[in-house]
Amino acid sequence: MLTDRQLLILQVIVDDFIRSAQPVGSRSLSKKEEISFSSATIRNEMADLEELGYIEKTHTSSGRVPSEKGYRYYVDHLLSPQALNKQDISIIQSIFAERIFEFEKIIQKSAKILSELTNYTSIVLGPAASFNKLKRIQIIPLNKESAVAIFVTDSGHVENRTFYLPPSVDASDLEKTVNILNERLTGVALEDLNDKIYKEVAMLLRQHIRNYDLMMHTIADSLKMPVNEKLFFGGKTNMLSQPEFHDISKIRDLLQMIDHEEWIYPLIKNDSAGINVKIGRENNNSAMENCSLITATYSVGAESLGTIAILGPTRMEYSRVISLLQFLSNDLTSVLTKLYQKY
Amino acid sequence: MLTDRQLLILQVIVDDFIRSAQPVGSRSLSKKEEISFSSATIRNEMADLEELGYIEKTHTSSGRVPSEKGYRYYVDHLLSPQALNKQDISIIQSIFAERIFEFEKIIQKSAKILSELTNYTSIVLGPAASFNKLKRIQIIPLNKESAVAIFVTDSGHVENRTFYLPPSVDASDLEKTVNILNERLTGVALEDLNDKIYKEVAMLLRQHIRNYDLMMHTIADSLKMPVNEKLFFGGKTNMLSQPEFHDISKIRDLLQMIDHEEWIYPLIKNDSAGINVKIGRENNNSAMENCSLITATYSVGAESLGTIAILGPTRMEYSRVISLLQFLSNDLTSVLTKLYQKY
DNA sequence: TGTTAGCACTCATCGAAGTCGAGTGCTAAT
DNA sequence: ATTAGCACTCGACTTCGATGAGTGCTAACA
Repeated sequence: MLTDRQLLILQVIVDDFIRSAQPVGSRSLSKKEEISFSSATIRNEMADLEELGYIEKTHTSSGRVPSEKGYRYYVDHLLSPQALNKQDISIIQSIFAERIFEFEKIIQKSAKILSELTNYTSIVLGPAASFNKLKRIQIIPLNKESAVAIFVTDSGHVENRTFYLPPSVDASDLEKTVNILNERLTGVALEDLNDKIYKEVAMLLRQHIRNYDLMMHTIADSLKMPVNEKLFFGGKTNMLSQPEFHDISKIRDLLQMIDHEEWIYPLIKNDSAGINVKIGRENNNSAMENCSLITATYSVGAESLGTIAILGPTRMEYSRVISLLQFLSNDLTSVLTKLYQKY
Repeated sequence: MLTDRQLLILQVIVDDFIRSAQPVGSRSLSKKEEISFSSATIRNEMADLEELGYIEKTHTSSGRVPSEKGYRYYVDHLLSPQALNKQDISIIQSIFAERIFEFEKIIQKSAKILSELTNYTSIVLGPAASFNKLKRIQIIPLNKESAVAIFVTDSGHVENRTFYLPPSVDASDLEKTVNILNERLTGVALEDLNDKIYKEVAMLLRQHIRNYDLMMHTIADSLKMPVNEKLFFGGKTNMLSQPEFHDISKIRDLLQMIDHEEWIYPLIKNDSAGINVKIGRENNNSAMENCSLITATYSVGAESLGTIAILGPTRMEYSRVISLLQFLSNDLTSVLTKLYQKY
């Protein structure tokens, strides 16, 4: 495999390029403290590294730039885990300074602060509400034709759906229905509601309500709409300041992708727990060619709840970003766990 | 004032520049059908128009470009009201094709379609919920320390607030409170709730509930957070395709502004009813220097409810955009009026 | 045998100089 | 009042050479 000296050179090249965004030449490398051999030697080593695919030239006589493979190796083996400085830590902790009612607020603030600390774009996937347990259902008729159903979970999350009332249903039917639903469904996870309604509640409704099936379908239907995890962004325009995005068409592709939430989900979801780094084309997305995405999950107990992510150029400060995400996701997890534990 | 010939020339210049984004020269003008005099004559007239401030040169020997004053005059006096084509009309009407429960859906779809039809950025200010009437309040305790208050309006809009319970309050207190609130506040506009609570409900609560004041403040406080009208956007990245925004720094300013909702409100609010056109610096915003903003209000009956707007370059297809907004706002108004009339 | 100095070569970047063409303003003739 | 004609301007584009940071290769060296 690679010799120690090659590793050293690779590391310094990546570090330098991350800092300067300029191709790194042998002469400037040889002047670095860490490096004690001549530029000619470095040139030889660099030729080898290039042949192995870790670095590239932008043109025949240019300095070297890390390739995706180079970044990959750097992230996997050469990253010097960098301690966060105290200021960063206190800024992150300020997220939790206020008394907290709603995750959304925390999540939103997290996204904002992450993007400000890094100058990259942050993406935060809000906590999945789907396994929250139902606390209470209310149905409030608006007029003869429609009513709004309100679902409150044990975590204080509120979902509501407006639906048309079947013509035959009257107020007392509604009341009975609500009672039955509350009796049977309290404590059930949102994602299981639909199932449970058909399996357990249908029978009961049949006994008490005329036209129970219409009613039931209506309610069950209104629950089918996914309780989608919300996405929050911070620093959407930060990428505009990155030198690799001087090209308008690249910017456009990227911003277009950011503005389509449905395209973001597949990027940041279904990663394994913990920190994940996807570099350039590893994201399987043409708009992300020059971008890396670092994700971290946060959780309650063992259950992974959501994701925080940083989107930056491949030339990203991996070490710092990873530390930040690590730290924030830990904090999120512990705060949320404390919060959930109450219920 | 301006002679007919000058008006003609101004109009053709603006039309041509809107189409081509290129400065318009005397020679190319003289070749137009509408124009029957020579390029030299046009040059003389253009010199006059320039002196009067309606057109500008980009450099000494360039063609002419409309100034803000020129656009203003064009919009105020020269605009040929353009009939919408049938396709546009049917696309707009597709917004209302589905059965409608929630304004938000309509509004969102409106924003999307407006931006697609125009290739500019659309901004839609959702209907103000503040004058909706309260239909029902529910308070649902989550645990010993906190509860969530739910406010349902006659239009089916649901607001919820989580709050800490004063320690001395128990379940029966809550129930009584809710009853009193519902009795007294049903039918009151959201914006009047806070007032009404202190003026009318306080007394009643005092009679029935221990520590009524703590409870009351808590609830009233939770209502103080503004029931903010939501903003919806369409085509945020469309401006990236406009040739006047080849400059990254301009783009950044603009996109940054679009991403700060709080900066958008002052731009599109407190305009008089109907169509409003703000050109360039009329928007009082440095990021909008090369942009125009066209807004239209939609309403229920006489009450103006919200705003739809198109943000484009000053070189915008004023005629078409105005027609589109006019048409859509009319449709929105009539659909919403029908909807509201029910209650 | 690994390291290094030296050298020829490559290529992006920059500025100067030149050409082209679309445009203008002005003047004089119609 | 209109227009043809002409000198002039200036941005856009091209060419050219100089500069300098970088490379690869070779030969000398420890």
